[in-house]
Amino acid sequence: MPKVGMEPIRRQQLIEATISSIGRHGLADTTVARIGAAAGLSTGIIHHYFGDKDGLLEATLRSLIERLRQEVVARLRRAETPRQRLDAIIAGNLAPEQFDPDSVAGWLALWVQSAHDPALARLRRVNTRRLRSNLRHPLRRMLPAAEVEPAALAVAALIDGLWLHAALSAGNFDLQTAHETVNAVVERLLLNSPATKDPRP
Amino acid sequence: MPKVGMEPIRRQQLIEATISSIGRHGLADTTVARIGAAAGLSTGIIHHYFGDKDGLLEATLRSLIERLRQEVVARLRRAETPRQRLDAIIAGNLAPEQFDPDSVAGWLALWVQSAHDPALARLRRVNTRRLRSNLRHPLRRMLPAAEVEPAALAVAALIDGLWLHAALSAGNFDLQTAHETVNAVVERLLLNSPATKDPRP
Amino acid sequence: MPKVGMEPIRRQQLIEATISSIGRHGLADTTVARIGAAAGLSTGIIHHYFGDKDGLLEATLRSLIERLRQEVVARLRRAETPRQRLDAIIAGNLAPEQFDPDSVAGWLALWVQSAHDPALARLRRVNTRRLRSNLRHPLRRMLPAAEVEPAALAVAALIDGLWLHAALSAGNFDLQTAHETVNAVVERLLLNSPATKDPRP
Amino acid sequence: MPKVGMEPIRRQQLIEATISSIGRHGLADTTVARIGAAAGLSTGIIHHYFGDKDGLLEATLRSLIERLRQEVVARLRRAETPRQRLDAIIAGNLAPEQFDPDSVAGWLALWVQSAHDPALARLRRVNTRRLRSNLRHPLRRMLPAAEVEPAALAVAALIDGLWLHAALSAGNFDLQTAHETVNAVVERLLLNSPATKDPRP
DNA sequence: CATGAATGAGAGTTCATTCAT
DNA sequence: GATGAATGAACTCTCATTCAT
Repeated sequence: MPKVGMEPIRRQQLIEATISSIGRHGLADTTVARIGAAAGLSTGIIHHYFGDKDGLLEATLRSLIERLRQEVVARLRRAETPRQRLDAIIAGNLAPEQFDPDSVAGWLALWVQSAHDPALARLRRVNTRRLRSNLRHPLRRMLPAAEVEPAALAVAALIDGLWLHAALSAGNFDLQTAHETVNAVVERLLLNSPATKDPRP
Repeated sequence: MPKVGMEPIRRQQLIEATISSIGRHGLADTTVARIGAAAGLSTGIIHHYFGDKDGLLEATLRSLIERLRQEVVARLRRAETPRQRLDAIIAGNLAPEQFDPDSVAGWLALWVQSAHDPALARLRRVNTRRLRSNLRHPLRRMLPAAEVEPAALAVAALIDGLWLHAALSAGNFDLQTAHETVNAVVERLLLNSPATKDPRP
Repeated sequence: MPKVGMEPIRRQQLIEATISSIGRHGLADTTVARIGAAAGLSTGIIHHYFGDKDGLLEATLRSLIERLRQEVVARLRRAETPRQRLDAIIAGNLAPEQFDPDSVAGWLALWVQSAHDPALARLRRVNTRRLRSNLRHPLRRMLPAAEVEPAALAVAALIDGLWLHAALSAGNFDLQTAHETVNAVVERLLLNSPATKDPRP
Repeated sequence: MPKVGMEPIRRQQLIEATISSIGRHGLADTTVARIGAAAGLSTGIIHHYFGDKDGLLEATLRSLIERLRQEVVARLRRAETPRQRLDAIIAGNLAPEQFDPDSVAGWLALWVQSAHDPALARLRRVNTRRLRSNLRHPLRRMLPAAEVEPAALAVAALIDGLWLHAALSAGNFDLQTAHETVNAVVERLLLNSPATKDPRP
């Protein structure tokens, strides 16, 4: 019965089961037994593939981050002007896939947990830096140097904030409004600046 | 050691200890033993006053919500125009006391936990409704009817978002920038509207 | 507010509350808090009057035994012949007061507990000996010497057995049948013996 | 140490350890730690196999009842006449194996506990009904209809009563006398009835 | 005389982890 | 590769007991 090359399949199964369990029961009630059951596997296999529970949680957050990165990268590839690149980053972060309830619950729970877990904190820091860096790049070509950093912070905070809201409003969250709210801030930031060259009418 | 009339004092001590423990170790590692030790009391007394651990967590969230309410109410009392009332709500929610690291950690952890705990969910719902209702009141006098609800949502989301950001940036969070970010959105919303009567020059 | 001479009243209140609690919740769930509440008194007072919980349980068993003794003594006073004395003992042990549900539960729980508690065991032993001795006395005048001891044992066992049955049949227990069952054995024992002189027709 | 197919073995071990602990320390002082130690197993395994302590106690009573049933069934198989069937039931209930001190202590403790525990009460009720029904069957062929029910009750009560006595006399209990006491009642019941057809001379 | 605040040992239970199979 | 039996540490909660008032 043992098969070769099961590793990537099993790892993915277990990560999905973890996200699902966090979404359904919360991180506090996400036990290895529960994850195993959700994946249709035994508890022992988790330690075989991830060493311990923390390893699985870390891999889960890494997976969530990677999915987000893919969303942004795909959009950035199709962007040409700075304004389009800025939009690509915002749209990637607010992509519908990022707001699937289980994923949001997973993100949030692990995000909060990262405040007290070095391994998760490292992942979060890398992700935060990448978002900030991604935002600064187009903003540098649209705003005076002194305004770049605060603008990047504002947009990043807004995106994080909308996640929090989505996570806690249990589904009845309007992505359209979210998008417009971010755009309102962006427009305001760019309009105030003489360097702004909005590629959109 | 037993004394009379200790109940309010002990309850407060234990709530403070809970907030402190969540701030220091996270909710997952906040045990009744840890809370008791932080309060300089035994574990048994927690059950004496709060029934069980969940009762204490609920009382803790209730206490955090009450503090926030006080901040807002105090500022609302000094506000006269709708614009000032709107500012009072925003300023109350972004008051420095609300951004003390332990309190933010407590808020966030219990907020997230509320997704899977009915008692906490009830408290969160009441608080969310109050914030939204508080915001709608002055906005109704400054915006066309159709724009009131989206505006209230946007400002509420922004406030929640800035908390999340503060919670995870471990202290180096610029409250000034937060305030300005919210104001940028508010100004934008009001400027766009013909009904706006900003009492400030 | 302190009054003198409260001791016998308080002791009696607490013993009644103990019997009531054992009847309602069982010995395992009879806590000092529960007893105190049932008596309308605080937990501390129990230790004031009985030293500790075991002291109260011991006093409770002593009280139950004393009530039984009174029932028997009262009937023995009115008995004249050996056969009447034998009947008095049986009737006293099977008196309706002895089959009040709470009392039966108390008896049984403490009886069982006595197997592992020296203080209760002592009380039980004294009571068992008294019953056996009471029975032997009239039997000695009605049976040959060699048959006295086995007869006393049989009747004693039967009485104990009927208690057990009453304790577990939750009220729908026929005292009349119990009485007749014991009499059937007694009659048999006496009929078989040439020494029998039944004073009743 | 983990092995496959251990479930029935472990369950039996833990049930034996429970009976032994009740016999040695009483139900009140029978903790899962004590049971685990007596079985040479950890406390965790109890919850693995029985869910919780109550589950183990229920399984223990079920096991005691089953053993009794086996004793009776084995004897009934060898019985031919109604009188022999009646004897088989009595003898099965008074079999020496049923009077091993630990078993008697277990029976009694769980019997008493059943007054306040629905799961145990259910088991006790089933057992009581079976004994009563078993007794009625042969009695119907030996007594007039109206006497069957009282006779069944009397014999059942007597059997229960002798258990109680055995449980509390700490080993020095005369099984022979017990048997004769029951027989005395049975003989009396049958002799008094004109319908009696005792197949024995 | 009486209270009930406070303690802390010990109970049942959960759970990540290990490991023989 | 995969299982699940088994462990034991850590958790929440209960409770008899003490003691200042």
